[in-house]
Amino acid sequence: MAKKETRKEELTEVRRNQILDAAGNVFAEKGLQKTRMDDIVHESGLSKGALYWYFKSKDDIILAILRRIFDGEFRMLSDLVEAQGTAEDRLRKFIDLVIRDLRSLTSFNAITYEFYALAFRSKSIRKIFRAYLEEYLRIMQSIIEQGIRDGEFRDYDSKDIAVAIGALSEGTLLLYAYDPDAIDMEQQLRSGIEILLSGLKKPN
Amino acid sequence: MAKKETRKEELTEVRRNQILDAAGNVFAEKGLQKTRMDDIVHESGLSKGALYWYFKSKDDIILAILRRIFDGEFRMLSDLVEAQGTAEDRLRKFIDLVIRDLRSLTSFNAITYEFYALAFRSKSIRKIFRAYLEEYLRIMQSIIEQGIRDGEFRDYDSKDIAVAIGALSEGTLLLYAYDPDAIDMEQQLRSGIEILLSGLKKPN
DNA sequence: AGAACTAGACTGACCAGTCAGTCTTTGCTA
DNA sequence: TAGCAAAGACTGACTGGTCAGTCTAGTTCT
Repeated sequence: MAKKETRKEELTEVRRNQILDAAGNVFAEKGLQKTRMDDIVHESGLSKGALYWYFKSKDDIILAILRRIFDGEFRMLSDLVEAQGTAEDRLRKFIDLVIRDLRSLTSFNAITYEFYALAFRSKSIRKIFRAYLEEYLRIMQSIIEQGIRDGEFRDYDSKDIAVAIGALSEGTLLLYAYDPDAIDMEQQLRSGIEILLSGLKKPN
Repeated sequence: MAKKETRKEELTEVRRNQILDAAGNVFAEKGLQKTRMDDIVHESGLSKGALYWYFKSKDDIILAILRRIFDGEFRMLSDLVEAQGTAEDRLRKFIDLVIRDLRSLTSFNAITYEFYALAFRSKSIRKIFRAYLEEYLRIMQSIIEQGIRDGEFRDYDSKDIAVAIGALSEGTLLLYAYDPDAIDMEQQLRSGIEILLSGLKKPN
């Protein structure tokens, strides 16, 4: 009995992933807007009926994809929590994590801003973004505060710094997105954090 | 003869502006995607035929609106060129200009990311964005170089700094856009530039 | 048997853009 | 300068294509 349930749940899981993988590919290639349900049907190797058996709408699929992406982002944040060392080390570590993360998401670069645009129209998407921002700020502020407490950093407002670092990362990604030839994203992220750090650190 | 031509051209100008104003309002309210041509027709007080007399498509209208917005942005950059003072003063002035500019564009906040998303699908939109980025970098780098030359700033790479400042501004706007309650944009822009400046300036 | 699932043809709302025709202004001719 | 034709400006009902989502008739598994 339990076994049957498990097998059923497993299949459900497999099918949902199969659909989300397919949708991810097609979205990354054509954009959210231009992707037709039939494209996802085709790419997934299933039928339209099956798609609507597992997801109730296109928006539902988009939301599930976004949740998947943000699962990765939250995992990145928890890696940051676990990172050891001085506050300075941990901020550099954050940039390393961002770079690693962006590399794994390159295919989604082109639809990032479609997601942002959707956030303005969809409460549930906005909720995900805000939860992430909140968690990010919480963790980053605690790192900054560690640095201030240990006498490493000047006594700036920790939220200001946390927002600045987040803005720097997001902004670099944005500039890179619209002109990848003009912007070397990795190098730029690293030099950006160095400049911030040299303003942040206490002169000694 | 010349007069006749002038009157005709004036009418064209008036009508195109009438349509763009209407489109701007409706776009700001409903988003680019959700706005119907009939909405613009209604808001403008003209007919559908008239719209298509002056613009060849919805995309054409969107492009014209974007050009209008970027005209303002380029004007902001030329104000920056004319700003006097030390490099430090001029960087603060840049932030003031950004703030002023954003205030005048608040109604477009919600569609900014629709424009970004479009830039991935439209070559002409991408071209506008890139031209702006290029001009921004040119001007910002010249300010940074002034600061380095005058012994005000440390000898960082001027492009790195210019990109970092641009990223900081864009990124702050992005974070603000998705959670205006969590982010005080103006204060954040100002404190962001102060941190960068303190890393940028030569000690003592 | 019947629940879970699949197939894909079909429906209907939607909407950018068109078009055939009307009104208005201008330029020209007798 | 009245009268007229052509060009230019404008109208809105209509079209044609698109596409998310539905439905019915199955099939497979237990």
